[in-house]
Amino acid sequence: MTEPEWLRLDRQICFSLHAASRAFNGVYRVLLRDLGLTYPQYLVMLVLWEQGELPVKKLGEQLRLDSGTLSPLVKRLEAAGLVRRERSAEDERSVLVRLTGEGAALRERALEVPRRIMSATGFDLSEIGELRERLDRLTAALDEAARTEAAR
Amino acid sequence: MTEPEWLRLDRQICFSLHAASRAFNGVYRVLLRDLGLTYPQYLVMLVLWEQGELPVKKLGEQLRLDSGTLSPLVKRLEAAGLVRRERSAEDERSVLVRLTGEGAALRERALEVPRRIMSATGFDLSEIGELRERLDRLTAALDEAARTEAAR
DNA sequence: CACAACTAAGTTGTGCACAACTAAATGCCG
DNA sequence: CGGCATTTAGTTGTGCACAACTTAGTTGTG
Repeated sequence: MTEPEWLRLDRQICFSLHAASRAFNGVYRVLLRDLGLTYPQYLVMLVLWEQGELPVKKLGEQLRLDSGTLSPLVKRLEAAGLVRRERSAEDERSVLVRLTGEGAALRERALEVPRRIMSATGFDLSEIGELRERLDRLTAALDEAARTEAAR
Repeated sequence: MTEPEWLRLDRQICFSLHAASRAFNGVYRVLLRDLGLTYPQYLVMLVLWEQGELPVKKLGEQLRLDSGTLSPLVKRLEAAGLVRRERSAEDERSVLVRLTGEGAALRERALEVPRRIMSATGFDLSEIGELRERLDRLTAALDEAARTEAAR
């Protein structure tokens, strides 16, 4: 393979992933508009609906987001009345994020979102699972590469 | 499948794609630091290296980005001395983006990027191709869904 | 020809991602 | 016990994505 072909291939790969990510984001944006949530805010709410009260740190671990992203995002959720933030009593460095009644109630309205997304993809369950598996493998490999690369 | 399971599944799918996209971005960020480019700037340069002078409109079509994103991005590339922008003579609404000598020369240094990315993924050519095919199919379906959804 | 509809680029404002940094609380070790 | 490293949030600054809007140029139609 010649070098220009590598560049062309790279363009195709980067672009595909970049475009898929933004297309996904776009569909969620439309569906979530009614709920008053952005896509990253929805991700945070999904974690909270599933696991209840969590410190910002744990949220960040699960979503691979740092405090620079989460702090303002959670503040916006608080301003929207969906969560409350309070310093942990045991460890005062930690801030616990917990759902308000309103935040918990929003879950009911969110229940239809996944099914509509699934139908938007046109994929069936097994295809979704396969794609997910591949993406996770990719992410793990890339994270590893970024670590070793950064260390050089 | 019960409704909470749908939410949990949704969390997994969203998260996988979101994380993969950011992981990819992260690896490129590291590799592109030496070239002084961000990932979206690299995408623009790839298109220009391949196709030469283009109006902003065409760039946007190929990268699915609008002028709100491209205008400042291209200005930053111009400030970095990699491209020049000039009004088209035939159609004065249009702005042509063309590589400078420096911008064209940067291509040489970019040639090693794709191979390093490929090795970072740990995927071989056929796996990459398969993933790309699946992502493109997903993107097309999602774009279509967003369009019909938005029209409601 | 005149003027309305359309098109290309740019601007503004909001939110996310991330690097680099700060502040405060905690933990550990000599 | 005292002081220093570590941990947790938060802040600041840069850049991208996108919606909504503006401006200027072009096109089509009566």
